[in-house]
Amino acid sequence: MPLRIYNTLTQGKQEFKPMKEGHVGMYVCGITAYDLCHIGHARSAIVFDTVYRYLRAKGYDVTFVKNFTDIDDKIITRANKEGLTAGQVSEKYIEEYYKDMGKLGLRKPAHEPRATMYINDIVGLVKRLIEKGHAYESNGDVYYAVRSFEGYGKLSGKDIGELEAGARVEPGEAKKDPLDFALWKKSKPGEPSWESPWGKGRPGWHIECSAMSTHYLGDSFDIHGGGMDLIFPHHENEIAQSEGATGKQFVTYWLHNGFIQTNKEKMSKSLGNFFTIREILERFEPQALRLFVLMHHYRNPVDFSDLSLKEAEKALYRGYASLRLVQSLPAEGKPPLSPDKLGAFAQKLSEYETCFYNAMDDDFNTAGALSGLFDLLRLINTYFKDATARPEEDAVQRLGGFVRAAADILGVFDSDPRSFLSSRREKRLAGLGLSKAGIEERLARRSLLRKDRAFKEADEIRAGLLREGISIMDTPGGTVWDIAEE
RNA sequence: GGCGGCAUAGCCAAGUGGUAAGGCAGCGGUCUGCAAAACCGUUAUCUCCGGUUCAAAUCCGGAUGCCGCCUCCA
Repeated sequence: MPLRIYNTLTQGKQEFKPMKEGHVGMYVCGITAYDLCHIGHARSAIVFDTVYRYLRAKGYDVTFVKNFTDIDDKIITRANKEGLTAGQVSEKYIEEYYKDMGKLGLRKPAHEPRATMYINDIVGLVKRLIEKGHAYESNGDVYYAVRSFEGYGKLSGKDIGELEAGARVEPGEAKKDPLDFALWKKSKPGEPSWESPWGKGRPGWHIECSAMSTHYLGDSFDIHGGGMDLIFPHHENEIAQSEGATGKQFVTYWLHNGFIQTNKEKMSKSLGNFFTIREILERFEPQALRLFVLMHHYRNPVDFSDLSLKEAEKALYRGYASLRLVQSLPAEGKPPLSPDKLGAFAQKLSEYETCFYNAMDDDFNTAGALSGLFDLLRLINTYFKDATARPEEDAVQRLGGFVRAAADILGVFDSDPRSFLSSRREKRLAGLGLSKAGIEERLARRSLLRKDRAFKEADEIRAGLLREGISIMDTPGGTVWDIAEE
């Protein structure tokens, strides 16, 4: 089945056809480095990481570029507040970005360019736009003449006439038209600046992405992504800049992820209703956050809450418990599955595998894909809970292959099940202030009581452990315990 | 005001023409000394009104509610 992608530009799903057979050029707008990342940034990062992973899984050679904006008003403001230089601020928050995002299992893009390292490209592009009559210099600033670009508004569905009413002019700006936007800003005293034909200044926000994407991917490339809010004006302006300069179509497919909300409101700095990735990862597994994101379609808004993250975490643990069953094959003391049953298992496996890939091919429908994966996890429990099979068995091999492939695409369920579960258990145990030896001592006592059929006392021990956050299970192979889910 | 999106079970959430995936929770059952876990079963006329169609959650028109963008924002 061919991959179909929803394209903001055409407002519909289209079959994906890269410009160059087998190769994909993909650019995603990264962060402006002036503060810690919140989970909205995490969603965007996870979504496009998954897109990247899936394209690679489809066999494409993907050149993935994701930028950092390291010069901008907000950075300068922050620098003044903290008594640092703009460079120090962006450097600091890029480091923090890596600390937080590094835990989310993001595949490293081929290039992660920073705006200030591409000033030459930017100046060159601005010069070209002036030459082509799309931009003009005005008192040390350079503006893009929006009305000179015929297709302006085609991405965001906006009409120039209607935009005019809302356009603003900052004090001190010398635009010929209120719609025009800055390509190059003359620097004020004390601000970071670079030499240019128009005097000392710094790039406007939109121009950097045009310059850096073209630097690595050429005048035209396949995929450009970012958050919904970047559609206008950021991406609209990028199109005007790049297509104005080259006369060629800039990007074929525009992808935009929906927002994280809390209480049905957009999560944002200005509303103060945001959670940083850091805060969330103190309380939840990184893979639970990933799963939470992937359980929703990337274009829909998602309401964030502790409850929904807890649900994702439970599903994650349950899944790993199933995978641990497979990992333990062949399991001693369990009867082998008959060839018939293995055959039935393999058939179901194929069904779920198809479901998974069909969903992914349909505009990266990870929520649909996960339903196939969860079906499979249940199937594993059904067949392997009380039976075993040799790992070299064909069905088991295929199972392993599919689980690895799916985990590689989604970035969840890709840890070693046994060590994932035990390390999580130890972490939580420490949090509860309990020791393994203490628990096992109490369980040993309980076992003796049970042997004597002193169930009342045995049950008291069990109830006591549960109050402290430990649940236990009596199995034929003995009593096992685990952290009780809330 | 302009543009766009969303409304599916107790909660979360896929599904864009052929009578509703999955997750979490609940209930009944199997298992268990009792539990737990796991499995099986069960829980929805898809916001409302009209239209097109043999057939609509799915297409069209309208209503209501919610949200986003139009200003920095993933």
